[in-house]
Amino acid sequence: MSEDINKSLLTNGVIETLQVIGGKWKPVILYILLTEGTKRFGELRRMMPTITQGMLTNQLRELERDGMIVRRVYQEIPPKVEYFISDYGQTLSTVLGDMCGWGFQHLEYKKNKERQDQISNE
Amino acid sequence: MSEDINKSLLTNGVIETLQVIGGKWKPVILYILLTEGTKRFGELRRMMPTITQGMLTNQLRELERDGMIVRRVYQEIPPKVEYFISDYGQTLSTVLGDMCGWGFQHLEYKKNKERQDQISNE
DNA sequence: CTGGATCCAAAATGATACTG
DNA sequence: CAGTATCATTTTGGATCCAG
Repeated sequence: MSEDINKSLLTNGVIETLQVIGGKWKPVILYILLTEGTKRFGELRRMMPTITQGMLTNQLRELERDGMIVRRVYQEIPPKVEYFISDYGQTLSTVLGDMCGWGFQHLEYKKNKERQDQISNE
Repeated sequence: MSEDINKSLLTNGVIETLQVIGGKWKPVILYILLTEGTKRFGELRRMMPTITQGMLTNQLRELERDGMIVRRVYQEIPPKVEYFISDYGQTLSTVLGDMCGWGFQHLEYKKNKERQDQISNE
């Protein structure tokens, strides 16, 4: 056992998940599409004021390539493109929900620790 | 609603989690310590053949700073240092378990898709 | 044995200008 | 409107050498 931990299925599972939802913007995009449904490119951009167009395009393409979201193009002038979570992408909701929960608890934990550190410095 | 999605608690939760368990090696380290218990520095290094000493030290320090693992130093010559999951770090096991599960399913999904793609090319 | 310090390479992200 | 293309910057990871 444990002679080559990198080949462990469990470990690979976490890393695989990280490759799909990791990155600075993917969780945000997934969260928006999961909670608010279909969005157009411009809507997403306005909801993430600090992302650049290039990055948004990039992250959306990767999520689409991995099968998490669907890109629907309307052949119109001016162009119109919509994005929404695929059926398969819905399976992420549990994982993302758990990560949300843990992260939120952790933020509380950190706040409390800071407070205690301040008190012990007085 | 949704005027500044970055401030959303849910979104922040995922990102916070990613900051603690993200990175190329942290999931592996956490997995080892969660499943096999206490390990010495050298043991961890041998179990991750491709990690460098510097990176291992680095990742362990960050996990310690975030309160996920405990570093126990024995004042001996030669030095001996042990690492193990903290009580607080145990709370990660659910999240990591879910990520493992999803990632593993996803690997299967990808394998099946590849097979189908090959068939349709014949 | 553990791991600090330094330098270097690669990858992720960001800014800006341009296009059908 | 929804991108593409290019270049700059930042972050992350890796290699190597040194030390208690």
